[in-house]
Amino acid sequence: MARQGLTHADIIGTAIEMIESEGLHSFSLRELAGRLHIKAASLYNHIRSSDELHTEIGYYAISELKKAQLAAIAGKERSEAIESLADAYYLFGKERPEIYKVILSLPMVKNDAIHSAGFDIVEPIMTAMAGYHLTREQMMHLQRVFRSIMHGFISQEEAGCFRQFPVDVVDSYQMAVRGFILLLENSEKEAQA
Amino acid sequence: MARQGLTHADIIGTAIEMIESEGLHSFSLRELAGRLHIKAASLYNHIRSSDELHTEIGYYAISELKKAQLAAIAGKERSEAIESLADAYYLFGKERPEIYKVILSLPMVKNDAIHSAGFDIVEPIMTAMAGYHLTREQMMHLQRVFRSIMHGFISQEEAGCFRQFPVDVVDSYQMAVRGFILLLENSEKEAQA
DNA sequence: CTTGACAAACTAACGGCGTTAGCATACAAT
DNA sequence: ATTGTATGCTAACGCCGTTAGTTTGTCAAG
Repeated sequence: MARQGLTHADIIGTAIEMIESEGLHSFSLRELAGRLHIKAASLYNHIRSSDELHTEIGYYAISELKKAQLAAIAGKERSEAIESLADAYYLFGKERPEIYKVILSLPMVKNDAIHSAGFDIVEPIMTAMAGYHLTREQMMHLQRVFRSIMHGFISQEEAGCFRQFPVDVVDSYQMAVRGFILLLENSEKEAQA
Repeated sequence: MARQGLTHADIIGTAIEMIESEGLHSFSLRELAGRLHIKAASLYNHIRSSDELHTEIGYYAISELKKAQLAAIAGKERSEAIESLADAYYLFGKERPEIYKVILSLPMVKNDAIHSAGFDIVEPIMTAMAGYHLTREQMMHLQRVFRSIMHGFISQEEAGCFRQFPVDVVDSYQMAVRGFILLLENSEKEAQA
């Protein structure tokens, strides 16, 4: 009724706040509507569907992650760049776990505008590896390996899968990053041969 | 009405079939009930809740994965054991993606009987690494690194995150495994020093 | 063979979800 | 002042998991 100036941006902004504070799995359109002092059906004047809203939040998350990563690697090279990149990734997953989960739930099947989002994810990694003497093909593979390590580590720690042993999780993380750097150096040698 | 001899095992068996063929996200108690020629409410004579059913299916999935892994590493050592272990893991995730997802959705928070499930996941990895001369602490870390790589790779490939470049995903996978083996060898050297 | 108990099915309902259709109203442009 | 559109509303549909209360089939004890 009261006709507030509800922007599309307001809505996804509020949704992001709610997901970050209350958790992704407890988020619903009805609660979002309530927070905006609106009925759920009225949301459909601003969004097309729940899926589309999720996708948009996913894009936001990816751009945030990319921003943090690019800032982290600025002016750095080789192992220092990789370590900073990994740290930024790790920190993002740890500090904003619910938003990070939204990225994962993005249905990559829809090849619409998601190609550019894919590029956003890849770009900082490629930049960080630029200091190594690698072939283009090696970089394409190594980029996947890096993402596997990072995503695997973050999501398993978040899920509580790393509680089995009394050893520091951060130490494990550093070992994982060291492993990737070893692989980088090894690949470099192969490229030169 | 017709009073069939519905076992608890029948029910989770049917649920597993449905999840494997129709997908995890489209699975519902009502559909499961329909497949069993039962009303949804009647399911509660056999299960306590949807969550409990999911958890049980998760246990099944973990035991299946463990079985495949132990068979894969039998009689093998060092890098050969690691490669076979990884292959078994990779194959499982690729051939039974929906069941694999159930493992991920297991709420590890509940420290009930899930500790033993955690052990089931870790055991084959520890066995496969036994041929390397590592300290117990190193193995605890390296086990996490291995799981990160494998899980990260499988879940991202499944999600369609690896379509960006025209390079073979299997080649990327092999590079990831090679990276882990490099880390193993490197850790071994450090342990001896 | 009857009876009684228990397991396993049923119906009905609740509150939640996303979503659609149709209606009312406030605001902006003519 | 009138009109059109954007944005709100209510009501409803069909899903979902879940609970309460009821009927009924089966099987063992009397």
